Amino acid sequence: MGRSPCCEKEHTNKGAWTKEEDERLINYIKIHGEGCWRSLPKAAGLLRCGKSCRLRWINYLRPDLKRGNFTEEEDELIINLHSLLGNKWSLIAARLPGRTDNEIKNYWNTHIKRKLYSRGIDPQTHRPLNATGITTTATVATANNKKSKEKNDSIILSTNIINDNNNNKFQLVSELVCEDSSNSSSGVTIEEQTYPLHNHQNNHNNHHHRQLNLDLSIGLPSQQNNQASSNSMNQENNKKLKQEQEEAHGVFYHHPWYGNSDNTNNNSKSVCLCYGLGFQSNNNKVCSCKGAIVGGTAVTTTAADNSLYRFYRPMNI
DNA sequence: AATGATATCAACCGCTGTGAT
DNA sequence: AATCACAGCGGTTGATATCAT
Repeated sequence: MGRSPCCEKEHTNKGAWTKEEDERLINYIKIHGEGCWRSLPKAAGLLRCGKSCRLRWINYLRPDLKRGNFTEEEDELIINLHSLLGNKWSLIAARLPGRTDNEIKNYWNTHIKRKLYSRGIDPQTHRPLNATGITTTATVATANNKKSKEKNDSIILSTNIINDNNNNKFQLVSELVCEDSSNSSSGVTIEEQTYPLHNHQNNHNNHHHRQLNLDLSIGLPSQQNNQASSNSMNQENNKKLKQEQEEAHGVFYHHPWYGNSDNTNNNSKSVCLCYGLGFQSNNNKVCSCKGAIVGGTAVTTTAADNSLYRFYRPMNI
């Protein structure tokens, strides 16, 4: 039953890699390519487990790695991507050519956190630190969401709160305004506006606006070589980023490309709240945004424009 | 120069989703 | 269908480097 073990742990080396081990790994991958990490150590004559080989290659030996300090542009891009994706380092790294998730994670913890604090911004929430006076914490026990059951989450008091049909509360975290250029060749610009906690209409001092120009800074790894000369990011990439945002945060926004068959009001756009709450496993039904129906869990809101995306975070007050 | 404090980052650990058996 | 290893990920650790006294 099952597979045989990948390696005998008592016969593997640990700790820092020697120059000879590095050379063996590089030579092997040059000839045979990446992958099949399970069998690689033995085939390459290394007394390491496959996991260790993979990590060494990806984080240190890969020839396409960019060495040296992060640039100011990379800093800002990481900050912007983190505000959208959270601690999804692999997703962030995929948009920084030559940088690894481990490297970005380390850099975040050692440099960027401090940088944001010095700017008066909370690195986790990307909100002004002086707003923490009205935040509090409590245990979140959201239905069928294993992780949420066990961890503490922030509750942020805000005027931008919606309820679903089960009286679960959601706070508006941010809005994405997508200037979709499907009718032109000028590219797509995403403007993110994060609201302050109090009065987001009047308090400009507490605002932090960010213009994230995806044309210049974000692209799929396969497109990295073309980024410098590219003036536009296609819609597929934009959709992919939004999908990743949803998966990363478990946050919810309406899908202009999905629609909602339950909606009787044609002017309304659905906001799917099922995914992050785990309702789909609770009901044994698939969420409407995946193509089927969920009873009584979707919350709708109106949006004047298909290109407006509202991000909500689950609350439990 | 010596020592302790702090910063850095490569490597490990443990978890999860997926797929092989 | 059940079991278990693999691949990949994020969090953490600890060795080393750098800085301050």
